[in-house]
Amino acid sequence: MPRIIAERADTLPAIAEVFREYGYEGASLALIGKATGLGKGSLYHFFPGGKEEMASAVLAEIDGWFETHMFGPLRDSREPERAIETMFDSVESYFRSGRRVCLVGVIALGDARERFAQPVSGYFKRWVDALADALVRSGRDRLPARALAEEVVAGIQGAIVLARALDDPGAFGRTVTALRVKTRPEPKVSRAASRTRDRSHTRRQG
Amino acid sequence: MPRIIAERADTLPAIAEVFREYGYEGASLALIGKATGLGKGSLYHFFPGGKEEMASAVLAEIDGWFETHMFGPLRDSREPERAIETMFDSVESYFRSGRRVCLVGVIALGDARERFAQPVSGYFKRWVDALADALVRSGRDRLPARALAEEVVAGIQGAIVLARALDDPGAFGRTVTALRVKTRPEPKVSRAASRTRDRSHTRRQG
DNA sequence: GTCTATAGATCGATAGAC
DNA sequence: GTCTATCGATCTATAGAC
Repeated sequence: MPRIIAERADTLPAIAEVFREYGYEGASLALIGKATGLGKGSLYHFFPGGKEEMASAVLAEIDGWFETHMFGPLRDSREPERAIETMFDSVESYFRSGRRVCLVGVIALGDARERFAQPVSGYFKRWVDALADALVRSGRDRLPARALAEEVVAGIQGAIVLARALDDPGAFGRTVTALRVKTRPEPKVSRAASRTRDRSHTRRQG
Repeated sequence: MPRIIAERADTLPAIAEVFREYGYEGASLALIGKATGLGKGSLYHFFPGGKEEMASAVLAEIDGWFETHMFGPLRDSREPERAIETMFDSVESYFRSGRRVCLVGVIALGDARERFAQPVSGYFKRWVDALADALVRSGRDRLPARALAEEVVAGIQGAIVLARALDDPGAFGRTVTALRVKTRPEPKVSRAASRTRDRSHTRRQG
């Protein structure tokens, strides 16, 4: 299986897949070499820091992808509700119905967590913040927006675990759909609804 | 640090912690030996099948603990709502606010997943089934009960990921509390509420 | 730049003394 | 039962030829 590797960045997708499949510890240079089609010499030429630098580069690329395709739109979009829907679309396609794991989550669970604490926490913090931001701009109060954002991000991570554990991609889709529905503007009325400002899309019930 | 190891079962808690902390691949026999206070000779005396048998034994013990303390009560309790509350209490103390990871979830995400596919899927399947059962007996319709059960189990797994990633145990507590509230009988008035009471619980086999 | 060869450490697992 | 010694394999990383 020949591969065209012209520069360092071209190796990252293949390396990322190895880390996803085997975890940080389990991803050996032999596996990475096979996936990229490069020998150790070439790998150390691109990544003098060895495996740790490879993982850092992969995490940075993943972070950049999410920043561009999800976090940014969530923060900046004039249509926050649409950005949220797009986020769920991206989540479903990116994680391939739970068949593809979240490398950041995998590292968070493993013993390499402390080594990559900053990129890992930054990724999840910005995800939660950006989603909470969009929820606030779509009319929710600050506190429940943050709570819901945490719940959604956690739920997505858990959906991956569950889908892989059950070997049932449907479990991913069902859970994510439930989360998606929950972020939509609710017609439901709560005790705090009486003091809400002007939420034109909320209507009373009962 | 001396340890009293009289029989095989006494080693399991220490071994489980090593697997939790380092994952299946990362848990070396040297680490397991240090944690148990036993040499490799003793470990192979207790576990002739080596590391794989150690992991199987640990998974079986974890499964047994959850079966006894959570799944069983969820299925059998005369007070399903109370069993659900107890489940959340057990979850919060067992996972220590997300500081302790779920070994079954960790294995589900890693490359050892296929090797332990049966115990891993069985654990999560029985958790979802038992919780759905309790939700049905507490008055919910079958389909939404299953959906909610999946969402709760996934949410707990995700809460562990998020809490560890953010290094914020509070994130675990907040998310789990939100899930707990969601499983309580809702005072909310829905269209189906009037006809749920007389619903037949009998179902066909298979 | 990319390769092979290899160092030095550690891996899982085994053998045998006691 | 528990230990030490040790095997062969594999690990990350480096060195040097080309």
